[in-house]
Amino acid sequence: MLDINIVRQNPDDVIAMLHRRQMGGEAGKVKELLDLDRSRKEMVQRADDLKATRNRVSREIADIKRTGQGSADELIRQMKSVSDQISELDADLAKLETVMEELLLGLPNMLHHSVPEGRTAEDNMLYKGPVEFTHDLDFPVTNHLELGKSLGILDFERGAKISGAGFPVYIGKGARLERALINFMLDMHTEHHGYTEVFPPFLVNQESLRGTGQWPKFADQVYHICEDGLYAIPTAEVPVTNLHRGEMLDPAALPIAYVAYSACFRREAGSYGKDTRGFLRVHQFNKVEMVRFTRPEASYEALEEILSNAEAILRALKIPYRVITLCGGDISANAAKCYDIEVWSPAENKYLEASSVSNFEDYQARRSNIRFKPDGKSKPEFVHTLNGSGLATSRLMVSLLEHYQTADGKIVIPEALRPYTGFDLIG
RNA sequence: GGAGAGGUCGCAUAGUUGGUCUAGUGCGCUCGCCUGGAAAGCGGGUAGGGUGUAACAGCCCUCGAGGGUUCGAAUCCCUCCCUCUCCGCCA
Repeated sequence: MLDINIVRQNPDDVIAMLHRRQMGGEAGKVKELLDLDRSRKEMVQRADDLKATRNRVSREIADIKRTGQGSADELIRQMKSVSDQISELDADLAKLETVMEELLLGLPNMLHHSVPEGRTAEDNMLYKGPVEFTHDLDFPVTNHLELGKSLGILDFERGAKISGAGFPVYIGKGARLERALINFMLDMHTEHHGYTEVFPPFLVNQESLRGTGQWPKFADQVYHICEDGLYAIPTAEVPVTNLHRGEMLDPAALPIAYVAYSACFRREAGSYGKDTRGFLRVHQFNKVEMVRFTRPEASYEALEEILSNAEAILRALKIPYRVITLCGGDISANAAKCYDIEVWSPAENKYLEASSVSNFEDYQARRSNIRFKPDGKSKPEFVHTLNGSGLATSRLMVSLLEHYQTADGKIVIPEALRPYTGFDLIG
């Protein structure tokens, strides 16, 4: 959520941001918000004055009742009318504030000045790489689906039987490989990158979704357990960022860095027919997610660190990748700046997004009310929140299987992973 | 799932026949006095949001959350959330 003060003081900046995001059509919301804001102030003023009167006179009535001197009937009669006016004003005010809140929640985050201009994914800028590693693939490559099937380590058909399309099953060495990847990544981030491990709930309430910005905008992409009012998390970002929702953080504790494994659930409504093969788009996948809470002035340095933490995994596994900076038209509404890490798929002959590393600045912190007091006594400030996948195993698995395949259809396990798999070859 | 108890300003507590509660007290923290220095003692301060102001002040809201009754609610009523105890079921 944007600070209403930014809208008040720099409405033109907000409108410029909407244009950079290819959302110029939303510009009218800014003026609407300003108008509502003015009436709100005026109404608050009137309501507060009436409340002050009521409080003062109520004390007079109390005095009269206590001392038994005189009658309070006339005052009570007057206050009855005042109270009615207050109720009416408060009700109007509540309605108006709901509208303002919805408008404000609907506005995307301000963009960092370094975010490239552009309309679509075509306009994203290469930031790092491509980083290549030598693999001998001087034979016709097989795609991950066929490899998984022929080796008996992935079963999409049975997954479809027991749950539906897009729920892969890992079997035997495939299951072990998946677990090895997760453990390897968690160990790397906790032992070498300074993160504290968190194992979060996979079901959250609506307030948590709202806090990180998945609600209400992406409501249709989240699995909902109606009976209990719970939602399956689309990413560990949701429970982990919400760990500190509504808290005043100890400034000495900043920056806070968490890493969490979670299964991730996404309905992917409306995206059928696009990159749906095998692991390219699934409803449930595994991801290790890094989340940081920082002081505002430290967040862009932290963004680069998270990026390099994620890169370290790919470097250790020797998987080719590149990093791109998302342009204004492609970046998500919550983020002020975002890098995508893409891994190379030899069979698809293209890069696949395996990680998204974002700085939300105070956008999520304001929604979820996560603050700290800079020097212990001044006004509280919102922290900056960031996160980055490190990484999602589904796309990583695609790239790993395809890169490490042999001419006779086996998979060589990357050296760094062998302590975790306990074997060095599948097939 | 059933029965009961409870959620108060960092912590602990007072406050439940509605009105000196604009929430008292203790601890903690902090500032000052005192001291050669410290302890003790004494005195002051000790949340967040809104509005307002040049900045203060002032005013409004918040006693788990949200409604309701009332001129007036920490206090009465309703709904929900959470914690604890007991019972049942259970990985």
